[in-house]
Amino acid sequence: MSFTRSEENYLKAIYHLADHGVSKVSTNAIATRMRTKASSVTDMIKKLSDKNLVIYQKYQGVNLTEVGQEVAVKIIRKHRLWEVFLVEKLNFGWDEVHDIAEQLEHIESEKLVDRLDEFLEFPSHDPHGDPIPDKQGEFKPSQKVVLSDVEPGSICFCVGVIDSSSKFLRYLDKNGINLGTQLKVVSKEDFDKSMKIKTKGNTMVISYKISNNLFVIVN
Amino acid sequence: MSFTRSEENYLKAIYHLADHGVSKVSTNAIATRMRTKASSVTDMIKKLSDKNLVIYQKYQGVNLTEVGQEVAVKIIRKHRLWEVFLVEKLNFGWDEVHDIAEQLEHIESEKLVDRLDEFLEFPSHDPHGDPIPDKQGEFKPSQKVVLSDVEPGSICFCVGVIDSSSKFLRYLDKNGINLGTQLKVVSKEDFDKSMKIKTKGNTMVISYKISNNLFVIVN
DNA sequence: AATAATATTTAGGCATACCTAAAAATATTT
DNA sequence: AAATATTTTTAGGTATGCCTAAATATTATT
Ligand SMILES: [Mn+2]
Ligand SMILES: [Mn+2]
Ligand SMILES: [Mn+2]
Ligand SMILES: [Mn+2]
Repeated sequence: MSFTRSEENYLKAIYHLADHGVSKVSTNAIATRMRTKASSVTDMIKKLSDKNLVIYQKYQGVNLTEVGQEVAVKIIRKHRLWEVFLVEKLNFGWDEVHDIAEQLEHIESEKLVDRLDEFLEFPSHDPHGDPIPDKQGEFKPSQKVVLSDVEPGSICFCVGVIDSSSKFLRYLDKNGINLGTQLKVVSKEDFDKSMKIKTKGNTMVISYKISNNLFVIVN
Repeated sequence: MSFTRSEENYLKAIYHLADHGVSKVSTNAIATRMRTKASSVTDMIKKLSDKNLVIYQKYQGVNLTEVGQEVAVKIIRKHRLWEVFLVEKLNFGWDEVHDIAEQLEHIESEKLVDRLDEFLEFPSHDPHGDPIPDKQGEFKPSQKVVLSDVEPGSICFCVGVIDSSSKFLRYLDKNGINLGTQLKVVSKEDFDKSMKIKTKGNTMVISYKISNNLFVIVN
């Protein structure tokens, strides 16, 4: 079984939206995530349903089948392994690798994936702290934590945001916090959970609303 | 400027068929090489012509323009760099890498290509002895030579054939010569240019017709 | 130079993967 | 429970990249 690039991208999107297959994924949610129109999603969903990759009832959204899930996990494995390769071997910044991995994840060759995995010494997580499924599709837990959970004294670096509104992103930018920025948690205020952090050459206090919207990996 | 996978494959095929842009490439030649139909080639040729990548006169075949040539060379550069990566870093046999490189050559990212080049320490030739154009598109001479030109005493290994008829391939197979086979040239007979060669555990005499149809790289 | 053979193009279709606009179903207000 | 708003599907259309069959141009043969 082999799938088109588009089919693979849909399966991956549905996988990410499904959050462990609990709830059904709506047409609109997929359309938004993939930056296409709902009608295009309906078209593709029908095709995926015919191929038994999703379970679909008109107007009720979709869920991945077992097979659909396996396909999605394989793509994610490839995506994250290539990200590790780009960062570890080719010295890319880990904020530059996503778009390239988005292409590389569709290269078809099981042997290539396995050899790459070996070459990279079987990494458990990608540069963004996300777990890399092994050949059997098993995941380790994520390495990402929310900054508000980090203990004072710890050094960590920023790998992602929860709220990705441009307001929040502008706030971060203004304060010199970017993906990749290293931070030291100096102290936490019990009363309002505000946090004193130290970046390269700058110390500042951030509110809980901020620290609770930032993903970091603790060093 | 960015091109579809199909456009890129056509440009590469025309480049290889054009042999330094001397003669015009016929529709049928392209169709055969790409395993499609002549009518499909005509369709694509028109599109490439509209984009000024080829010069086309109805019924007269095509040639690449300067721009078309540049695009083709970039694809070839990527193809061959990835082949080196697969063989040198991932321990693929150099007879297994072509199909994977055929996919990888279409990954779009100039930075990726340059970093890969650097990571591989700027290789001048791919595993098949074919030269890898540098960033400026300049080629070194090929490393491939015809076996019949190899001096007695030299050790070389087989990287390709000129005549690829199944008759010839069956002959080679029967005599234990495959892509990758290492050979030592024991002696050459002046009279009929026949050659005594030694493979791993086998010594045999081959005619000039054979040795003149085998590409090798001398060690 | 006419005829036959071959090569190439055109015409008309098909599948994929998108799109817009309209219709239908579902969800939310009142 | 209606009315309204939102979501989803359907209908019909476009571009790409293929295909077969038929028409046309070029080349080789007589
Ligand atoms: Mn993708
Ligand atoms: Mn990642
Ligand atoms: Mn290709
Ligand atoms: Mn090669």
